[in-house]
Amino acid sequence: MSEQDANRETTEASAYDVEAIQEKWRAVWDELDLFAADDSVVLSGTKEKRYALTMFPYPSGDLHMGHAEVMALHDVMARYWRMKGYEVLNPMGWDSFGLPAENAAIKNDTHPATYTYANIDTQFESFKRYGVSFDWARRFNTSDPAYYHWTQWLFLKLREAGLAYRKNSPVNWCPNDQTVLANEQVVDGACERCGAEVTKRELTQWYFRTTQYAQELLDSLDDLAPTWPSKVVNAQRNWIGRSEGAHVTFEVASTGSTTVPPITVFTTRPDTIFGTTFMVVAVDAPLAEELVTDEHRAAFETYRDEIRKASDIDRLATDRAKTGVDLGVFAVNPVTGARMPVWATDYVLADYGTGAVMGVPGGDQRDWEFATAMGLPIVRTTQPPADFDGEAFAGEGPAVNSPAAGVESELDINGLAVEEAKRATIEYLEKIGRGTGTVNFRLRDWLLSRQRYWGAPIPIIHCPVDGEVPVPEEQLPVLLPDLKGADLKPRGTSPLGAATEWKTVACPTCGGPAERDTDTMDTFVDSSWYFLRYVSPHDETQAFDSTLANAWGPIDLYVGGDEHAVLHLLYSRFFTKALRDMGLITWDEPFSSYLSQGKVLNQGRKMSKSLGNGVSLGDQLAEFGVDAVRLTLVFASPPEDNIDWADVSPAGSLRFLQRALRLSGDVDSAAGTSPEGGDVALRRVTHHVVHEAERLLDSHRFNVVVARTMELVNAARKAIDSGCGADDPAVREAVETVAILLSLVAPYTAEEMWSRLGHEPGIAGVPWPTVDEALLVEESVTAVVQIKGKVKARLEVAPDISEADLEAAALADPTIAGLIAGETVRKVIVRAPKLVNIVV
RNA sequence: GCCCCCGUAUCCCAACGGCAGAGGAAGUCGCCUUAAAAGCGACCGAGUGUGGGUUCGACUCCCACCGGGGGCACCA
Repeated sequence: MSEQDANRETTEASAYDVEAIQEKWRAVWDELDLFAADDSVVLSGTKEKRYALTMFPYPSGDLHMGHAEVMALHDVMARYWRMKGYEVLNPMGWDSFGLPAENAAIKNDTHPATYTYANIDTQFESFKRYGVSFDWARRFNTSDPAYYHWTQWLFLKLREAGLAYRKNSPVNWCPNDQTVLANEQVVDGACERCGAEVTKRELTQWYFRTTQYAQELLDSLDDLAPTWPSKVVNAQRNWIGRSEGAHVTFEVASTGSTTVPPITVFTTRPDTIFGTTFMVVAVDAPLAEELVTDEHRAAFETYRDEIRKASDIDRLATDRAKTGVDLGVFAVNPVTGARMPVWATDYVLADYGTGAVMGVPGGDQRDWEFATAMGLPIVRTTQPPADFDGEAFAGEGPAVNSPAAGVESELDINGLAVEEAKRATIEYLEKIGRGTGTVNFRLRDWLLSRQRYWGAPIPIIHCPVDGEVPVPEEQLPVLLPDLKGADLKPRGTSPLGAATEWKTVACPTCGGPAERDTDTMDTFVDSSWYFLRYVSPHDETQAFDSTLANAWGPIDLYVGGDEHAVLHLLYSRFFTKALRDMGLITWDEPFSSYLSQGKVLNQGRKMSKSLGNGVSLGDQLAEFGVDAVRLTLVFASPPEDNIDWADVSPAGSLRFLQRALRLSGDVDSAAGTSPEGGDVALRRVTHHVVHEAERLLDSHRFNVVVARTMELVNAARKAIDSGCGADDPAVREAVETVAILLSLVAPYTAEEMWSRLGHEPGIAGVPWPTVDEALLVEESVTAVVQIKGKVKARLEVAPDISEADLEAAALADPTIAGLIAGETVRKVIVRAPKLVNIVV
C-alpha cells in the first residue's frame, strides 16, 4: 500500500468507516427483527395494511445492478409505510425453477437443485447485507415441493373450472432448448431466451384458457391506468388486441361427388362485402385441404410444403410478394350470389380469426396486392376522397357499388358512412343467418407444457381406459424423479419420460396400468400466484389462506422491470381473476399500483460481458458501501428512467452521507429536547421538507425526495456554522429529520446517525415526523409584479394579504407606477400572495 | 403501417398554467497541504427540440413536424 492510499484510508476511517458501520448494524437488526408482518393486527383491523412487493429473482449467480435498483426503490416505500404506521407485508423468495439450472446441471453433471440452492444461499447473504426491510420468515422457493405441491393443486383447480385443457395444434418449438414456447416467449420469430430461430411442431399440449378472460383483462386496464405506467397498459392492450367485426359464412359451390364445407371468415369491414372478388384461406389451415379439388391437389401440396419449409422469420417479412394457389372451388357471396374463386395463401394466418379471409382488394392493401398478382378483379366499395392516390382505400367515405349498378341484392348500403354501413350489413347477415357481429382477440390461450425437467410436473395420469385422470389431491405433490447430468439432455421429448419407474403408475380410477404426464409447467405458472403464498407461506394444508389473502391483498405497490410488461403481469392478472371466480379471493386485480423501474446501463449501453462494460455490484458495494450505492440508484433519475452508471457519482453519494453523518455528531442538545422555541427559520425548512417528501413519496418521485433531504442537510449545516448554533433545538429537529428521511434509502448511515443522536437502535421503527401546519406558512412571501407577463418588480408581503391590498401595493410600487404612467391599465390579474399581472 | 412515452444548462435531473433551477455531476477559483489526492467553501452556467394555437400569462394545455425510446404488426 502506498503512502497515499494509507492516508486516504485514515481519512475515510475517521470520517465514516463504511464496513464497520454495516457490520455493527446488521447484527443489531437481526436481533431487533423489525420487519416481521403481523397477521393479527391486519385481521383485527387495528392497523391498516400495506403489501409491498418486488419481483422475486431467479437464482442465477449473485445479485447484480438491476436487482440493486429494484430493491432500493421498493424499500423506500416499504420503509415509509412502516413509519407512517401501516402494518407492512414485505416478503421475498426465489423463482427457482427454470432452464439455466438445468443447463448448468447438464454441463457439470450435477443435479439442478445443486446449482439452484447454492445460488439462493449466495443471494440471500447479499440481500441481508443490502439491508432491505424484508420479512425473511416468509421466504420460500418455487422449486420446493412444499410450494409446487400447490402449483399442481391450482393446475387441477383450473382444469376443474374448465380453464386448463389439452389440445393438438402447431406450436412454437425452440430447436435449441428443445421445448415448446408460449407465443409470448417468441420475439420476432426467435426464442426469447436463447435467440434460436423458432420452428413449428404439431404437438398435444396443455393450455390455460386465458382467452376466456380477454375482455375482462382488457376492461380492467382502464382501472389500472391511473396507477400503472401507460407504456405497460398500452403494451397489454396491444397484446390482447381486441377488434370488432363480423363472422360471415360463404357457402362453397359443390364440386360434384364430395360435399365441401362452407367458409367462415372474420372481417372488421363487413360493409365491404360487395367488394369481395375472391376468398383466401391459410395454406396451413385444415380447411384448405378439405376444400381443394382433386385436380388442384398436387399444385396445392407442392405450394404447402414449400411454405412449411420457410421459417417464421421469412414469413414475417411484410414486403414479400403475395403467393398462393387456386383451390379450384367457388364460394358464393351471401349478399349478391356471385361466385368467386377460393385460393390458399400464406399471407392469411391459420391461427388468427378463422384462418380464412374474404378478399376485398378495393379496401385492403394486402388483398389489392394479391388480386394484382393473380389477375383478379378489383371493385371499390368505399368512395375515397378526390385527392386519394393510393391503391386500396381503407379510410372513411360513403359506400359505393354496394350493390353495383345492375347487381341484384336485398341489401343496399350505397351512400352510407362506414359505421352505418357496417351496422346495416351485420343486421342483414344476421337476419338471413349468414353472419353475426363479433369481437375477435389477438390474445391466445397460454401454452404451459414444457419438455424440460426443472419445473413442476403436470399432475395428470394418462390411462388407456379412462383417458386424462387428475392425480388425486391427497397424492400431491407429484415429486420430480431424481434425475441429473446427462439424463437431462434435451432430446425433443421430456426428460421425465426416461424415468420409467416414476412414469409408470396405476390409474387412480381403474387401477390399470397408466402413465404420468411427462411434461412440466412453464415457470410462469409458478410466478403467477406466488404473491398469494406469502400470506401463509408455511401452510401445509392449502395453497394460501383465503382470509389472510383477502386481508393483505391486493398488492399496494409492485416494483419490477418492463421485460415482464406482458408476460408475468398478464398471467398473474389471469390467475387472480380465475381464483376470484373460484371464490378463493375477493379482489379482481393483483397489483393496485405498479412501478416499472428502468435499466442500469453503462456508457449508454446495456451492460454485457461481450461489450466489456459490465459494472460489478460487488465491487461498487465494496468501494462505496451499501448506502452510497442505494442512494446513487435512487437519486440518479425518476424510478422509471434508465440509469447510466457513467453519468452518476457513487463517490458523490458517499460524500453526502458523510456530511449527513457529521451533522449528527455536531448536534449539541440532549435527545428528547423539544423543538418548540427553536430557530423558526430552520424549523420552517424542516417541516417544509417533510411535507414535500410525503407528497413526493406518494407519487414515487424518490429522486426528488433525496434532493429535498440534501437541502435540509445544507440548511442544518448552515444553521450550525453560521446561524442559530449547534445547541439550538431546531438543529436537533432538523438532523433527526435528516436521519429519518435518509433511513428510507441509506439505512446504515441513518441508524448510525440515530445512535449518535442519542437514541436506541431501530430507526426503522420510529414514527414518521408530524408536520406542523403553522410552520408551513412563511412570515412573508415575495410577490412578483408582472406587466404583460414579464416580471418588473418584487414585493415582500404578508402571506395572508388580500387581493385588493396586493393590487394596491403593486400599483403603488414606484417602478410599476413609472412603467404604467401614460398607459391604460386594461386588466389586473391578482393571485395573492404570489403574483400580480398588469395588462396594459 | 398503427398505438404509447419522452425531448429543460456540458451531463443526470427539478419546477399546483404564475419569478425557468431544487439537488447532484463536470468545470473554474479559493481554503487545507511541502505538493498532490481527498475534504471543505465559492463561482460559472439554459429560456425549455421546431413551428403554430389557446391564455392576462405556457416547460406545463391543444395541433403539426423533427429527434429518441417502447409496444403491436401480412391480425383481415
